[in-house]
Amino acid sequence: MDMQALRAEQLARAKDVIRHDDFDCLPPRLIAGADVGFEQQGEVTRAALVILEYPSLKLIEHKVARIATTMPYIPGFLSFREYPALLTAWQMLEHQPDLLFVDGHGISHTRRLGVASHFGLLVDVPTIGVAKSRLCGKFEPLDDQPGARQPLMDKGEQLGWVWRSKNRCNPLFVATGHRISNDTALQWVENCMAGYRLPEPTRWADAVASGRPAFLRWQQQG
DNA sequence: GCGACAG
DNA sequence: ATCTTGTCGC
Repeated sequence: MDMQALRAEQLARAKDVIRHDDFDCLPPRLIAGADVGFEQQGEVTRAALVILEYPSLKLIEHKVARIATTMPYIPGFLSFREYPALLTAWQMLEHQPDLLFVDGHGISHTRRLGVASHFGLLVDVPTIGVAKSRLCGKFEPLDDQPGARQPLMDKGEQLGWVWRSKNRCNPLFVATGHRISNDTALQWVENCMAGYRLPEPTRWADAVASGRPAFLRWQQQG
């Protein structure tokens, strides 16, 4: 693969990312969560999309797509590996979400185009990037109490927020994906918490993508 | 040159 | 990401 071409594509697409609030429906009635996993030693890419109702945060739809993996994991180029499967799952959805949570960075990316921004642009829906570890940028140490936050800075600009969602847990990296500001993104992540480290849309997408106990229980009942 | 490096 | 059980601490 031509890394220089992919790098150029990232720089070009990053210019189209909208970093301010641009909602069609506020407050959002349906919120989606997206996550990607792998099977068969990485040969198969598995994308999960879930739809939650707001403010109940109840799961009302879930879809899983499996396609052949086309690219290896290379830091900084994650979106090219994951978006094909995500798009496939997206086309299976019966509901259209007003807001989307993607597991991974948004503009908090070396070239400002993490998977949340790339996928958000493709589906053109307000999108938030929620990552579990740092890719780039610097931040001051966080206080211990939940709710503590620090701006994630890189080259003089704020790329997002480092936010402690839960006591004794590592912080989350929340940032603009597309059509939402960093501040509003963090606000909606806060609105979607239910006592766990991850916000509900991300947590459910992860549970569905990985066949976790919580999802299996839900599937038996419903 | 060296270290860092989402999922 | 994935391979995988118990275990320590609140």
